[in-house]
Amino acid sequence: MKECYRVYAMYLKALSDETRLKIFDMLSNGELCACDILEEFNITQPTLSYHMKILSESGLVDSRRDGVWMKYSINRKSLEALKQLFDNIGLNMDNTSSHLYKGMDFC
Amino acid sequence: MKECYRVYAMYLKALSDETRLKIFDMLSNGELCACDILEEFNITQPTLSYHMKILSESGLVDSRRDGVWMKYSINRKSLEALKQLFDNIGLNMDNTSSHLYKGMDFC
DNA sequence: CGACCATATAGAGAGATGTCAATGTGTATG
DNA sequence: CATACACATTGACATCTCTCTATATGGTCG
Repeated sequence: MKECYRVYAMYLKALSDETRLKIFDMLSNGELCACDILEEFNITQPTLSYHMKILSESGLVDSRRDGVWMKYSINRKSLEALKQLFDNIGLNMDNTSSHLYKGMDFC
Repeated sequence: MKECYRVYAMYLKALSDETRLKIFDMLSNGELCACDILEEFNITQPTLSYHMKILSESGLVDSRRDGVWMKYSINRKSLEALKQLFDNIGLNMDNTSSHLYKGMDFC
């Protein structure tokens, strides 16, 4: 666990919006273009673009151009990091080991 | 996976603040009173109370009175639900199975 | 090149969020 | 009861967030 709380908080903030959480889940089934995602929601295209920017800049989602389309996909490393965050919190509960927050003063 | 995105988004919003994420991690080592938590942060007592209310009302954290003190602890069920959320997203990626968002129209 | 399509950006506005100082509430204790 | 302690609530404020309309950008195709 080398990361700081700040990065995890950023991930969680990116997913704390219901629309973005749904998008993240949709992407778990594979790459999608913005137009595909837009069809699932009652939001305007600029609003979707705003959400995709937040997901991309957080590092949770990767993006690439494919001609006219922007293709989005989940960044596996960040998903793994999120899993580990909650797994480690669970471990603390079972083992009564040291807190994550100790030894993180450099953050 | 019977829960709705709205509940998960609420959990994640509660943890999307760096202070609250640290508190949640601190609680993974066992029950703490507000005064113990307050010592770890440079915030006022009302601000901590505000954060604890958000964590409690989200269902992530349980609270009980012990004389003058309020004791806080992690709600294990909600932690398990969070773990499953990300585990299932990971499964989708591997199995190319159905999306979580399908069949959730009742939400 | 010109028209068109998909997406991004800018600007504005309503509402949510995080923080504090001041004050209220509830519990123990002399 | 009076005091003190731990915590909650209120009200105010600055900032952030989400959404839209309008407009810009960038790639494709006739």
